[in-house]
Amino acid sequence: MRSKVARKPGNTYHHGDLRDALIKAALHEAEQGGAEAISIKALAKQLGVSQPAPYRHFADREALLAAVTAEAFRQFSAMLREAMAKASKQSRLSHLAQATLDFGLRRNGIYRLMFASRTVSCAAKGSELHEATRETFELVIEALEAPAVGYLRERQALKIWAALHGVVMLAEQGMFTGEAAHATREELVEDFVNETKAALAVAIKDARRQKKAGA
Amino acid sequence: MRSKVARKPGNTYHHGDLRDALIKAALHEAEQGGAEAISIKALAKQLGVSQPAPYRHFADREALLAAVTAEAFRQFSAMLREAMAKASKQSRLSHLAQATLDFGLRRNGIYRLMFASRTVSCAAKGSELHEATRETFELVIEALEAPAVGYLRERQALKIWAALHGVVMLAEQGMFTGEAAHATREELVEDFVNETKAALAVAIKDARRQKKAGA
DNA sequence: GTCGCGAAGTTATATGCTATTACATTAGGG
DNA sequence: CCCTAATGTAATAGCATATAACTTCGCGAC
Repeated sequence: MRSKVARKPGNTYHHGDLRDALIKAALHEAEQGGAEAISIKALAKQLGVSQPAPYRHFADREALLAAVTAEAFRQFSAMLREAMAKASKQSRLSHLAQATLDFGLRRNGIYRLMFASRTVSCAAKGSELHEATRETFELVIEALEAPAVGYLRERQALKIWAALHGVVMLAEQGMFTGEAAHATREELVEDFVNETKAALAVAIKDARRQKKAGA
Repeated sequence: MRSKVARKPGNTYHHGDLRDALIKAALHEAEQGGAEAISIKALAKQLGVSQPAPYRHFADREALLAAVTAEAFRQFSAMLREAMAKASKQSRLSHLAQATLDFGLRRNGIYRLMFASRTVSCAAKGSELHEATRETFELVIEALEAPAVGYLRERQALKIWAALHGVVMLAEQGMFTGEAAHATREELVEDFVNETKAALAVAIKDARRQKKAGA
């Protein structure tokens, strides 16, 4: 019963890449079931190593979860960048928004790991995870495609970001299914996107006017 | 070591109200730590009964979590109603919004149990929990204080509800702390409230105009 | 009143996961 | 070439969920 993932050939004792394999496998487990679905023991068995082997690479389960969450953020950011880069009639913000919704629903277990677990909310200020959330937020600001206008640009980023997370949450609760669904998730997201654009346009216009008056 | 909560006096064998006591104690445990903080064994010890005693009232841990979540929804709804009923210059929607934010942050473990756990998202369509989420949403619609205008009222309710959840989530991630905080949580919430009111006012005006034109 | 049945609680135990300790194997630099 | 650090294993402790078999108590039928 050898491991399915690549092992150093001709060596049954040392795995060769256990740390990485653990993160990848854990991500896969978490995809549907979230953090609860991640079991050190099960992962070890799946990768064909003994139960304590993972502890050579992670101090405890929390440490593994943190690493998995960090990897999840990397994948998420990559996906957002890719979506934003996709040439289309739609705006970058619209692409980012729909991509966020897609990720939040299709990989909801991982999404919860990233945005609704204690792992993240307990992350220290300078920690890897806290930085990851900041970096992702930078992407949102970038997607606005707006010049800095006082604190208003960041504020609009916060608002659209919050709204998107909320839509994912409600969707996961089944608020968009059944006869009582008064809008699709995508419609709501596009609404928020358009409101953000409108608010930004106003803010930019105001800033220009003030500049003119000042000059 | 007797239980802290009321037990039938003069009876050390039968607790008398174990089911309820378990839910209350579990809620207390979940307040900070979320679902993970709920341990059947620990609860039993805390209430002065044997470990298997809780299984007389709940088939398994999941069943306890479901009951706890349902009770959480009752408390949440009660809190929202209370907040909305509070006489003030502010609108009912504003009160509901700030109360939601407050609940989401102060009792975040419970909040996650309600809005970000598998317990709820896996709840069947007609289940107690699914109904609870619907009922809470009815409160949001009520808070809008707007007449039915096609599907737009429900849509606005969905939007403000999503936005509020998103703000709680971002707040929990620490997005409103530090030097990079470009708005307070309360400001953002009030923004969303005002946008909702504005959108509703427009919708109502449009509906009146259409009615006039049709008559 | 008391008999007995069912609800609720107890002890004992099986199973699964986390985590540690002590030991084994391998790779690779000095 | 050897020895050391990295990595893996076996054995085991500790805790949590869950089940089985036995015990206690309240309460309604008679």
